[in-house]
Amino acid sequence: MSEEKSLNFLEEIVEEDLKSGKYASILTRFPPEPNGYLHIGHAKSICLNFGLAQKYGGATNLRFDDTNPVTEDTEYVESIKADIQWLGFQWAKELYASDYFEQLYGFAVELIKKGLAYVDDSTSEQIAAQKGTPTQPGTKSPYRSRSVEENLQLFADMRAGKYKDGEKVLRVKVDMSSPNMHMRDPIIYRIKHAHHHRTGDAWCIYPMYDFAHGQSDSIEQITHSICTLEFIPHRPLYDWLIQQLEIFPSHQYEFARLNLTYAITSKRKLLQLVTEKFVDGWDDPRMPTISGMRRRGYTPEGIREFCERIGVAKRDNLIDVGLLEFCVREHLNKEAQRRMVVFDPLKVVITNYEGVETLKSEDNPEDPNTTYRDIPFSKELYIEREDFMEVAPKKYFRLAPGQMVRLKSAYIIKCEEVVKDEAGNITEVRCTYIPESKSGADTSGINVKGTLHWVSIAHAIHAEVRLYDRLFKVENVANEEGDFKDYVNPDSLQIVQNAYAEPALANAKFSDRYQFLRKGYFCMDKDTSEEKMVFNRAVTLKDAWAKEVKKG
RNA sequence: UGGAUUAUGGUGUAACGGUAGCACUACAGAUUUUGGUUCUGUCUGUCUAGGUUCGAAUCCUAGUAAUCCAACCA
Repeated sequence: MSEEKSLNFLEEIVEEDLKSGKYASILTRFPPEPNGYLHIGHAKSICLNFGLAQKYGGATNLRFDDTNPVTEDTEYVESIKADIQWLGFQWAKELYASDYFEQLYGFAVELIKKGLAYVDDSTSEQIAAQKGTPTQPGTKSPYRSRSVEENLQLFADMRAGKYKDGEKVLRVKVDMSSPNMHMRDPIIYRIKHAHHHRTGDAWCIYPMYDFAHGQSDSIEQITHSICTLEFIPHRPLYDWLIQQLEIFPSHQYEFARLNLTYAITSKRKLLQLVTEKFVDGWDDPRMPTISGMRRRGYTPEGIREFCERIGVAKRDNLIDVGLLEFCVREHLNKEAQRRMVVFDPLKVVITNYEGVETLKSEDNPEDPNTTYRDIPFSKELYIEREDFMEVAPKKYFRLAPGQMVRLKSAYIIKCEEVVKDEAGNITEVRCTYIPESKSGADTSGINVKGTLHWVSIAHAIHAEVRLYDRLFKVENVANEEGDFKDYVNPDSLQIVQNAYAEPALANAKFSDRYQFLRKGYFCMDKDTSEEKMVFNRAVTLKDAWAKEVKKG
């Protein structure tokens, strides 16, 4: 009866594992390294890991992969937790790979005892040389045949701090001639005399990713350890270590990471944009970070819908940022309060109108139970400068000499006269209004094609409005030659210092979403102060006229 | 150049040997007091060449292309 939604390959695996009784319930994990802020690519992973567990009645752990003290920081831990919760997910346990340092050390000792790990005194250059190349097998380290006793002692000495950084490493004994480079005796422990954000100075040796991640999965009894494609070559090592240690067999599955047009999803590169001041910080509204998107006015619902729609598969992809914008609009259209704000004012004088009256306008026409707000109407108004043309093309149905338009929720007006200064600039448009055309009580029988937003000059309040465009000039940044920073869009931020808003906007709240009629979706920025309101444009409205103009 | 992974409209993603579907985009139209929303319709696709089969996007073989792998990063 119901249209069965097709499953992605991970859902198929989970359903099969549940059906076969391999697992009674599933446990996934989201494993960020706290060395940067989360971005839209992480959002995909979060939705996948938490979503899968949610769908199949399992749970998800948040585990910080904090095995490299020199790049990690609690600032990042806090931002990551905030971002996940803002997206609408809650982890079962908050865990840290560093919680397992003692246990991991024990695993390493066990491998040594089994003759499967050895302390290597080679330099990093020597080890790199021993690795060989993808087409040539590696060679064995001269330290590979040390006795178990000697290895045990040396490893204990490493932990005790008897050696300097880089002097020794612990390597696992796998296969130097494997076609898989990761199996050529990978390093599993290195010496770093560095302060760790959680363990402080308790350790001077730290496990490598390959020896921390899979073992942490196993300790937590993660059933489905989901990561991105570049970890495929690590899977044999992941399985090998679990097998040798005879611990809980977690399994790793890989999906294709998200790539977005006109954006980058590399923590390293995003960090560069921040430190080199191309943007204003990790939460700059132009950034594809979760905190940036939040500040810009994207909603969790919109982002989650996006992650749902892009799907999950194993082939490389480049997703049109337009889809993200579509999802954000779709949600905001239902949520946003409508307000009128003029960015680039043109004065309109209604010559046959006197006094002031209060009109009502719906807060949200999409809401069947919409509330209404008051809007003052008077003789002198501002409309958008681009909503008037002295010489109008055929399909232009905004204001022009002799032409009529409706002022939203108010009256139909007719342009009678254009006033210019000595330089020929239009300074004012003089109109008459049709008294019988009042919104909601229109008996004029006149039909106009255009409806404009407007504000009463005497009642207008002031606000700063920030308009954002894509951060990069090119669609596929990764495919371009040279430095990615050469492709940063210099016009990605446009500030309207003094926009004129209807008075109702004075009551704006940080939590509220707004649609500035015909302008886009906006939210209040944290830079708002007593003196100045600041709004960010999350996304524009679709603009059929702009498209028409572009076509010529 | 060894290994691994992937290949379906412009972009994503389904079809699990039996009618190539859905979404976004684009285009055309209807409705509209937002050139928004909503609604209707249209265009465009199985990497190539062989093979198996009554029947292949799907299975096999050989190509081709893209991505990843030689950090004491994750």
